[in-house]
Amino acid sequence: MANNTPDLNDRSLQLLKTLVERYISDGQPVGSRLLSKDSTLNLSPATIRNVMADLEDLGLVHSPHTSAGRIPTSSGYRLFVDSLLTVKPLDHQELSRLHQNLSTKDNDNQMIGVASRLLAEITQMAGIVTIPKRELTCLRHIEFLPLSHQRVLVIFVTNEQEVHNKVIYSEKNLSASELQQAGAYLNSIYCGQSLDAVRSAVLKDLQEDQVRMNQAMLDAIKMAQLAFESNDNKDDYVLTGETNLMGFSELSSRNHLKQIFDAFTQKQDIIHLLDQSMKADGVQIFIGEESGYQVFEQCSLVTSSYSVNNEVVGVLGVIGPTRMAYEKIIPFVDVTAKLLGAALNPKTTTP
Amino acid sequence: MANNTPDLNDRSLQLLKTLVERYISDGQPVGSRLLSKDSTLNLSPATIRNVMADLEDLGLVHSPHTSAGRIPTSSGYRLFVDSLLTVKPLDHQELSRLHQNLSTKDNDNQMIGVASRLLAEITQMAGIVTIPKRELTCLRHIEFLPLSHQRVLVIFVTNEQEVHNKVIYSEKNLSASELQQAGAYLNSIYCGQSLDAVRSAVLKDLQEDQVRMNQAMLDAIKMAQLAFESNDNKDDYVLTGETNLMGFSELSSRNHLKQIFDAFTQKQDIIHLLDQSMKADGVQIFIGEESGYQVFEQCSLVTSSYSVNNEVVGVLGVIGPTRMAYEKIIPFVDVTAKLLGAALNPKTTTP
DNA sequence: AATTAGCACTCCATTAAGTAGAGTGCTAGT
DNA sequence: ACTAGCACTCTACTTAATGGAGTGCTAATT
Repeated sequence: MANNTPDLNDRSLQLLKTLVERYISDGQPVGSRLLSKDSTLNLSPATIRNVMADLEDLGLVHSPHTSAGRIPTSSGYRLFVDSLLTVKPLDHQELSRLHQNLSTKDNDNQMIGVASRLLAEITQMAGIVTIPKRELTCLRHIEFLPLSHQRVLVIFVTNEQEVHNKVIYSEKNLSASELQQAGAYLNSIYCGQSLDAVRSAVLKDLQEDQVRMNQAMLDAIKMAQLAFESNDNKDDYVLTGETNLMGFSELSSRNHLKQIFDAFTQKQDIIHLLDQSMKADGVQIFIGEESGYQVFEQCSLVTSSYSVNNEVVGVLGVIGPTRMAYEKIIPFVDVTAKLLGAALNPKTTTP
Repeated sequence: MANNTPDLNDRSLQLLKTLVERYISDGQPVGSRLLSKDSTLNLSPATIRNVMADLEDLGLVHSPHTSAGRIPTSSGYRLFVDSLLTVKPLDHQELSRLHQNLSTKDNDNQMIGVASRLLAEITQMAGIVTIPKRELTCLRHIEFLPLSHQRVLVIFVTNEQEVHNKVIYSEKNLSASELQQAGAYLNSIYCGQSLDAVRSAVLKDLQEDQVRMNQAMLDAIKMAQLAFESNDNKDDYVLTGETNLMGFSELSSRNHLKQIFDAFTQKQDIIHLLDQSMKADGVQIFIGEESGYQVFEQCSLVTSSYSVNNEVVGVLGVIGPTRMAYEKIIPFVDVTAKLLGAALNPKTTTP
């Protein structure tokens, strides 16, 4: 639609803005008298009531009952964050805390945890950070160990110090020393490449170069294929501060809270939601029912993808009630994403 | 004290038993009239009131207010589970479900998860299983990889397929091939032994046999010491079904629930509690404040240690409100512990 | 001496009614 | 176009009334 804000003049927008700000800070429906005093425009409550009626017709605010003030609807919040919001610069203390905690180039996995905790603690809501995508990681070492019955334990190390392991079923019954040789061979040819590079190289080698290889090499490469084939996208995230959500009266009904927590343990819905932010660059916001999940009708999700080497590798954000301090949360999530991206060890450089 | 049940004749005990049973099933304070009808002894409500007054003096029951019935105190529950309880045999369906899910000799870690989920689902409370103690595990393979600045990544495999990793700081700057040799050497002498055996062997070797070893061997053993030294008892557990606890009205107050969930993420208190059960054999029960933690004042914890090869390696159990169906939960936890112990792969056998 | 019936009493839970406050919508006046 | 004023609505809170459940005590019964 070309113009979805038909009769919205500056004044109405200004009023909507103060209304939302007021509601966010107080949590109480905002009445016309209060709004009249709060706004810089000198208007009488009566006039404001007229404006409110218009805003209500447009579905931007709504009244819980006849004699209560107005509260923003999801569309109201949406308009607010899209066009009215004046973002607050980050608190100095918080900023330095972020810098301090997200600068030490430590273990990547620890870093993810730290980021999640920071998000949760500073916002006093739930913090979430996805594990960085593995495709962009660099293979450092691979090794096979025999288990019983042709099962083989694959261990491989990526980046600085991330260890992955997986059980595969090999075609042949290979001895420990044969497996060791296979590992050594694979290390010699694939080490230092990114995982997806390895994957495609393996495929290519299998298709084209079989003639040039001896049997042992072939076995090794077949095993490599097995090891890396399943797009083992064990999508996962680190969630902290869930319990902070118990403090919000808007997510009150016991049952509702249970549903939210169940969604956290199910993971799939959350993952799906986060995946959407993966595509976009910068901060993205889901307000209330916008998420598409009934469980999160009363929640908002502020996310940002984070990148390493200009390549989006994951998403991070906070989950809280729709009534949250967007003007602070948005820049905060933004900065955290950037700092985390910078703090994570670059992946595709060969040592 | 020699006799802590002074005026407790059979009749009082019988009444206490029916009272507790009734309260467990109904969740309502039990009055004298109801108790009179419920018990097999044919007594009038008035008589029962007298008995109740006695039980109250002994601190076994208590009345929430003047005109309510009685509910058991923690001591009441304690006496009940210790001497009055008639355990129910396990439901057939549940039993077969347990057998089915805990028989496949799969990955140990998966098994732990399955056990935890079973505990939670069948009891409709929270299920908890500690990760088996590592001391009793058998070293299968060890390997070192160089990182930057004398940091070394240690990877070691225990049992069938459990991979552990850890970063240590070596004294010397060793090359990749030196590290590889060290790994090979350690594998040759320690492989197949249990971890604590390795630990003590390392210590002994360092103290006594230095003369007989060359420098490379010494380096290797020093690294082994670093790798295994910290009694890296990363005590941990798998907790599932926490959200089930949200259903219980007795754990109502929002704040209270938050504290419980926080305790779950803190982990340390829980670990400490579980550790106590580690010492005892068989089922152990903490009722209400007996746990010693204020958070769990309204909760009971039914646990049992589980053993592999007659050696206690972990603890499992359920957490729920004090008002739980002990007569079913106790045998259920017991059986689950035994089945899990049996299902876990025996550790100390060398392949 | 143990048990029981009876009765006064206490406390809770629920309903009903009343009141004050906040805020609206509408209309008429500026 | 804005505002003052007024009737109206709805909530939140208080108070009172009622019924029910259960107790503790006392006196009667076995």
